[in-house]
Amino acid sequence: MAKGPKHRSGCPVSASLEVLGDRWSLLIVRDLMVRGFRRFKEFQQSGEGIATNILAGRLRRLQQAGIVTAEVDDEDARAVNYRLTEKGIDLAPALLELLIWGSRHEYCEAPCN
Amino acid sequence: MAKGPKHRSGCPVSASLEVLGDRWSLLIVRDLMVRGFRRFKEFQQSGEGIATNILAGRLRRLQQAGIVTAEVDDEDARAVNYRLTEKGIDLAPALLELLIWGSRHEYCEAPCN
DNA sequence: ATAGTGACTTGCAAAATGCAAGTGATATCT
DNA sequence: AGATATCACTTGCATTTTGCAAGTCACTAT
Repeated sequence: MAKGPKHRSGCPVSASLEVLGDRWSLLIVRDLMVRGFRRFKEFQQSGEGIATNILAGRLRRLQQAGIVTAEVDDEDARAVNYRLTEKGIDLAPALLELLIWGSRHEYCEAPCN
Repeated sequence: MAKGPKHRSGCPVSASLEVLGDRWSLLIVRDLMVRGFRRFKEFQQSGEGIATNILAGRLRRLQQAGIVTAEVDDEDARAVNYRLTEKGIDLAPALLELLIWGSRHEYCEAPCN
């Protein structure tokens, strides 16, 4: 089998965006990280308005990327617990910087500073 | 006219992703910031493979968001010079953190540390 | 005057997204 | 035990976005 290049370009930023560069992935990571979400339904009802098929797809892609794990719950065999891996937790600084930027420049209820 | 909410959710991360949450926008900012790109054609030929219609759309959206400015060149009336605003420059930390994360976890030519 | 060049726009096929409804495997209630 | 509810999805379909090739238009160079 021919082995294609692993990434579209040699830049780590580009490599990051291949998996995280969309409207939802980083919001899912944020909810796992700061809001403590574990369940499918929590994301679904989080108010951001993600469709269930998209949510399922993103959770799967994040798993494949090694950012998230999914385990069946001990006490309820229907339920799945999603968690961040180390790799996922390592997104904290990037998420924080996006938060800071958004706070300063985008999300201004009151007049911007 | 009815005034809708300014943002889809009250979270600054979400607000940031409304304009930056796609495959290309942050790469354009990166190229303006670290590679010093100024011209349409430079982005087009940068090797990432962005289509010209998408590039035009992203540059327009980044302008509308106040992240980028576009000015006709002094010496060549055909040419447009794109530049980052302060707001755009303020994305440096977020970009850097994505770079760090990508370097550590995604872009590993050699075995990962 | 003619031939480029830079920055787009247009047309169209393919892929991704959004929405509503449905499915299947548990779990809970009566 | 049987009916009902819950959780985590999947499916079908319309809409939107993306990607690719080609074309346009203003301006510049020869």
